[in-house]
Amino acid sequence: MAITGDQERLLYKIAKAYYEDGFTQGQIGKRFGISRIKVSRLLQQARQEKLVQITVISPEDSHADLERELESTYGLDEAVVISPSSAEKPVVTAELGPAAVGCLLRCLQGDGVLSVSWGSTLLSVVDAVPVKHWPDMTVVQVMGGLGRPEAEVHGNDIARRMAQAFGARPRLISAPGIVASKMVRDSLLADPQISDTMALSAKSDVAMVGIGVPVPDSVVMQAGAILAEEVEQLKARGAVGDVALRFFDKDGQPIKHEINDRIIGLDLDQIQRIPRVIGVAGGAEKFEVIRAALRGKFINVLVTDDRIAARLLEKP
Amino acid sequence: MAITGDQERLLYKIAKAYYEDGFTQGQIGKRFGISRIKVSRLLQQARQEKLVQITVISPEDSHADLERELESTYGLDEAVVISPSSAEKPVVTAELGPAAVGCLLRCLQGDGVLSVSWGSTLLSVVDAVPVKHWPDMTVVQVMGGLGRPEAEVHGNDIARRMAQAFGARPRLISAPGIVASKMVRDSLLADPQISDTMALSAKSDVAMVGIGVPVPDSVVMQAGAILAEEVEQLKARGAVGDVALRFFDKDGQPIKHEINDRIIGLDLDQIQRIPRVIGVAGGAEKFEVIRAALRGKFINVLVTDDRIAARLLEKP
DNA sequence: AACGGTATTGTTCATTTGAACGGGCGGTGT
DNA sequence: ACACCGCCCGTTCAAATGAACAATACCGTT
Repeated sequence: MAITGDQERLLYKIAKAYYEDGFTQGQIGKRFGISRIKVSRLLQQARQEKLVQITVISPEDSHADLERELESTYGLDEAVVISPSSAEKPVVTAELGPAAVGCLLRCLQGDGVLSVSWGSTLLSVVDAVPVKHWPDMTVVQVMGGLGRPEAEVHGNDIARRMAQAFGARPRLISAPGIVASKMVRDSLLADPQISDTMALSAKSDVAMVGIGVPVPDSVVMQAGAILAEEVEQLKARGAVGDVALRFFDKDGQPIKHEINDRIIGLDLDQIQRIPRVIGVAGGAEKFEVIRAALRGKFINVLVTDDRIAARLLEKP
Repeated sequence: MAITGDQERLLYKIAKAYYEDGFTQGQIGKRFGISRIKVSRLLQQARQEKLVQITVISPEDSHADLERELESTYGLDEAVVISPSSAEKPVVTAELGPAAVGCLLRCLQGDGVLSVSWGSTLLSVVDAVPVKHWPDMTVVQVMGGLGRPEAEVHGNDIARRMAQAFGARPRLISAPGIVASKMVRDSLLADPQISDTMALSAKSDVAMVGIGVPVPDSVVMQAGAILAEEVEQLKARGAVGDVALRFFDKDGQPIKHEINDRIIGLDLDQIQRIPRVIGVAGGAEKFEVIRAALRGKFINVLVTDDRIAARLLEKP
């Protein structure tokens, strides 16, 4: 049905009164002698007919639209895209940190439980955290420490330093992330200290995780936590990378491997149940893992660089 | 405080999600990990900072903006401006009719009480009323009939025809609008038939009135209802015209004159108390009266032509 | 380091708004 | 002419929104 000139004028005046003059629909109805609900419907119509146009100005130098596309394509709660000042891996990693912290600060307001995993990217996140004093907050490890027993630093270290920066309580897992056998793991899990911490982690409000690729020079390998042989087995089964040491293939399907039974840390199901999982990763070599992690829906927030973002949107 | 680039990006994404994707503030808050109220405030900010622009497209060939200016300048509920196809008085009058009917139809929905006054302009309104069948509606005269006793047609006639067109109940005042003396009026008012009708008129939902100028050739004068002498007296006291035979000066101040005591019809106070008084008038010679009627706030809806509208806005 | 002022945050509550439902009107076809 | 169908309207109710208030944290100053 075409709108008559008379109708249109009414629509215009009502829309102006509502959107520009700030009258309520009820007031407008009284003024023009029509019911409130009719004003509501006329406004609907005016929007539908594009007589009312609502424009949101996009900020210049930002990837807001790219982010929105990522969000809708992969069903993310939020995507954050940065433009690294260089494509060098350390630079990219270092610049992801502050962006990730921005996300973190927005949803952590002085309390709650934050789980952190491990990785070189997370190191840069820790470095970017501003000093706070949030004694009601808890930072908990999402998995055991990594590295050889005698140098079991990083896993604990990141959580510890994160807690320190926030002025929060640290809850550390005093056990390695990977142990020699299922039996060892089971006996460690019998320790309430450890199992309670893991239970806490499973119920945390926010998790911040890195996304790893099994390359020979990665810190995980260097640390000797995983043997080259095991990596080959995982790759043979389609693994493209991991979140918190849980490997998955390019479609985000978890890989079955006996190593899973030797890990002290949340599994992918548990991670998915955390309300907000922030994944931080960038750099060309991580493209496939990141895409896989998105497909598997292991994270709801992605912090990455613009090249990855562009590639993630290349083909449906 | 300047908005940082980070803030701005968040504002953008929230505004997009709200205005374009139609998410509620609560949903957005959950997605981005902030409280609902904060989303509300950020949206406020975004509107304030003009990151969100709401544009209402003005219809082409219409006087919508002129009307809006009239509405705000004179505190009207509504102004309707038409472009007569010619400046000839009969043409202007004839074309005001349909516009006035448009207003009328919008707020009368099958029931209620409509008061009508009298005048050549109202005649054209009556002619424009589409046939309806609204038996719950009442059309009542706002004042007695006009014209010499033996040709007491118009006043009654307009109300009667209006009622007929609407398929409504007519409530006519079987008395002249102006009588010879206060005494006569008082005795007529003692008749419940008459006083009840006037009481009904005073409580009507909508009134439609013309706005008159005391020119020698006006129908009022021709009808002999008012003597030329009386018109001169009224003019001498500053009268610029009337609504329902109640005269006022150029500032909308009622004129005191003994004729007021001989009128059978609502006074200006009573008219002002009617929730919606639609004044219909156009043509150059009526400019001053119309402005006066607006100043006196005797009407809340004005239907007029574009020339008058423009002149009404000339100077503050 | 203590203080006060300012800004920002969340809570509560009233208002505003839109969705679902049911009734009535007008138009249409037989 | 009558019945049927679809559209439009208002009512009711739940959801969404914004305002007022109080508490808290953060800032600069003394």
